Amino acid sequence: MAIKERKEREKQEMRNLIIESATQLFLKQGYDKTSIRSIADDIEYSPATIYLYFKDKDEIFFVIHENAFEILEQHLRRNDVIADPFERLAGLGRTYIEFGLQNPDYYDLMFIMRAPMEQIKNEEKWKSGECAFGYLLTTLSACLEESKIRQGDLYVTAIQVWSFVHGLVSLYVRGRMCILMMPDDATREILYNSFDLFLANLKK
Amino acid sequence: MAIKERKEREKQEMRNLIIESATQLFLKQGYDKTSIRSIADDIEYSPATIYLYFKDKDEIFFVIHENAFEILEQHLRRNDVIADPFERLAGLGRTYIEFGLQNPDYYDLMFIMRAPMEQIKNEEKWKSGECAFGYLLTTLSACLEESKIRQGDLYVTAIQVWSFVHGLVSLYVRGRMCILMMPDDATREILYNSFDLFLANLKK
DNA sequence: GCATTTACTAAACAGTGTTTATTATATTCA
DNA sequence: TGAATATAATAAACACTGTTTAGTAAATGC
Repeated sequence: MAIKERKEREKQEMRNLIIESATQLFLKQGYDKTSIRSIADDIEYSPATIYLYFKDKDEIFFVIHENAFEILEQHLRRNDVIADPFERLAGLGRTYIEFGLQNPDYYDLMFIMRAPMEQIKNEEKWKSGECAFGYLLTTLSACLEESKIRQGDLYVTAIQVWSFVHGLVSLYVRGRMCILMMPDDATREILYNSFDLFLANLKK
Repeated sequence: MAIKERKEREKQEMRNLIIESATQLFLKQGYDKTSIRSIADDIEYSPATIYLYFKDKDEIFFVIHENAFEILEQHLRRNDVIADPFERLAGLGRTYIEFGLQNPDYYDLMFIMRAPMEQIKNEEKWKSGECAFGYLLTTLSACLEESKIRQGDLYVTAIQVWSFVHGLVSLYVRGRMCILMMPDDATREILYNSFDLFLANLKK
């Protein structure tokens, strides 16, 4: 009965096809313009077919959201080679900001948009988020143990770091940094300077 | 020719009626469910009439966005009585966070959603945002002058403070704080503790 | 009192996410 | 192999959305 397995494989391939098309359209045109109909058009199937492979639009974008987390994690992992935990923390932060600035649509989906979080409510847990947050917790824990940063509750410190870098990136990607009335590259400069200052204040 | 003035007054009254209805629906049901048709239904006019008073949906929500800034400013102004600039800064931050937590929909419109910012592109300047940011700049300037906080560039420091409090609030209102796996009030506790720690690190 | 401007709306347009009933194909079993 | 069943795909519809157009009724100007 290899037919069942082939069918399962074909089903997965179709899911991949849909996700690949949706991802491409999403990165090119954004969330709103990536309609079920436009995906169907792209893969040359009818819109109704997509609903045989995904419950709704949210489920499609939840998968894209998870793929984006895998990409971020690949970037973050490059800091594993840094021995000093404080420098590793600095690396993680800069990597996070850089990822956000260079992949604003992915960042949006991961940390700003409501759509993928609706899916989490059903799944109870935000696995992707917890994994990335885990990196931060581990690094901060090492920093505290080696007294590289000011003493304080681990979770409070973690939220502090995350909130700060998220604030920088999200104000930027959602157009609020226009308040500085500076060209784009100067605004980015301020972003990184601001992060450096933050690190300096955190250091022991 | 008092007729012209009456007409102008009536036009403004109609605009107010639309904004009041839209605001009420927005705070009750959120942005997406506040459709032009639902507003029209509420004020007992046809949907097309709304377009005689507003260019599009964005323009309506831009006005609501501006009204929200006025409310925030009223809250922020209560800190004017605090003489010590550092304590005033602390007050401003806490007021900002509190406003965000208690008015998540307004906060969304002011600092997260793209809709009202489309309007700013046409108007060139984000007046509401600049006004609120001005409060922060003035207070920080006083802090620096009296050496209440670590020395540093005014704008870099301002972005640092704003990004941090925005990060806290926006991660919360967009459901990412679920990562802490804590009840809502405990999460809020962490938020405020995190802000206190931030202030302590900033203090000279 | 008549012409003109203003205020309003019904209906349509072009989209959206999603569901249902139907058809064509593939698989199973006698 | 041939009939019965299960699967895959779709056309069409449903209930929405923001927005525009053409036409009507009332208020205003002369």
